[in-house]
Amino acid sequence: MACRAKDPFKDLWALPGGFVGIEESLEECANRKLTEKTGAQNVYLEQLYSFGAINRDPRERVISVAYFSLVPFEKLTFEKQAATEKTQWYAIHQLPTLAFDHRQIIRAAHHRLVAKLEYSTVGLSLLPDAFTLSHVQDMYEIVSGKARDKRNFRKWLLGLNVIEETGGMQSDGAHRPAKLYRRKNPNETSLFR
Amino acid sequence: MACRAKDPFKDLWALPGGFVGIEESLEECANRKLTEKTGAQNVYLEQLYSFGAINRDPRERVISVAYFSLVPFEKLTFEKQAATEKTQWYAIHQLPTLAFDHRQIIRAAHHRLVAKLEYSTVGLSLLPDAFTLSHVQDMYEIVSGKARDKRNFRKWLLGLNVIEETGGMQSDGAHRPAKLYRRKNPNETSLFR
DNA sequence: GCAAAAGTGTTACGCGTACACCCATGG
DNA sequence: CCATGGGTGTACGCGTAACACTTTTGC
Repeated sequence: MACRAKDPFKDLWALPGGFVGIEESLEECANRKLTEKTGAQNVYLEQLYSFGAINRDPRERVISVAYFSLVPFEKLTFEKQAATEKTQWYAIHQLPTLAFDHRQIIRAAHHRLVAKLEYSTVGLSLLPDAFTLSHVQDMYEIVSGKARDKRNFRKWLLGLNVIEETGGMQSDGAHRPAKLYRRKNPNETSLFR
Repeated sequence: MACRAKDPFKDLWALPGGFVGIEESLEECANRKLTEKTGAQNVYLEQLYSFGAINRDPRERVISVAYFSLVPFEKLTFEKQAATEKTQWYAIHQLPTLAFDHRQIIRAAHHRLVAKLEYSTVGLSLLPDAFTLSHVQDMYEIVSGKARDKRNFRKWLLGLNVIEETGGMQSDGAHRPAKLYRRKNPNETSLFR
């Protein structure tokens, strides 16, 4: 989220965005904007939807082709911009009042992501290079808002044959260390079904 | 398909389309264009994808927000335009060479529709007000290119609870007449799962 | 009577779901 | 030793998939 410095919607938070250059594709533009704002590169990026209601920008007619990205937390370097532009992250269920129709856009993205968790493994793009099975389950539960059975979740996830053990372990705190896993093909979109 | 009278892609077939008016939403524009070309009204319409490659139109930069519609054959009155504009229908697997990136657009629409048949009942929008169970199965098999078991298909379809018998029968040819059905809520998008 | 499509049930298998206890570690 | 999260197997039920014969009609 970036805080708007000017009207309309001054001081409200808005999704990062911008105008498509004449010599870049929609996807290139989305990638460029993403990198400018967050530093993230080579991450999952998907076109979400195009929003074209007549008065969605009170100043003039604007049609927005929305994209969403799945970025591991580690790849974010948003501290850079913190000084110049006010940029901040919000949890999906603690959104402030947003500018334009950006709340609707976020709802659509969230909805899409929840659906995709069920039939694809793109969700793994949200995790770092090495992760524990509990990390994966936590991510699924947080995104979908739905608790899952640990044994069933692991059986399902391992059965997909898309992750493998790194051999490493992660110790954090007063409990048994967890095996670390990695994606077998980090660059595959890996749909299944 | 409309045949292009001018370059670029003169004499090739192209999807109907046009520019969004300043005072209409994307969906209104798609609906307007659809009605102009086919006469269809009040039909299922869904945004497909936005295509924005840099050189997809060799003349100038054009970004297209593609929509697709599901129209029962009976609602088409494309004879009207046949005189003025050359308009024609093609089967999905017998497409001629197309202008621009329109083949890619059709592939995307077909792919989306095949997927939707699995988890929604929008496909029924392609059928007339009254139809037989065999009509439904034929439509599913034609769209998805996949044969289905008659008993399983009927069990599944009737179990969805979205169609009901009209009471009428259809006799056509030297065989047992078939019961006619209709959608219970023709205007519901009726997702399930 | 014969060709052509309509209509109709049962069985088997696989997958998803429910469920509880021991293990390894840090403090 | 205790608190904390990691790790593991089985049984049941439901839904999907496989499968073949009778019925009604027009000619």
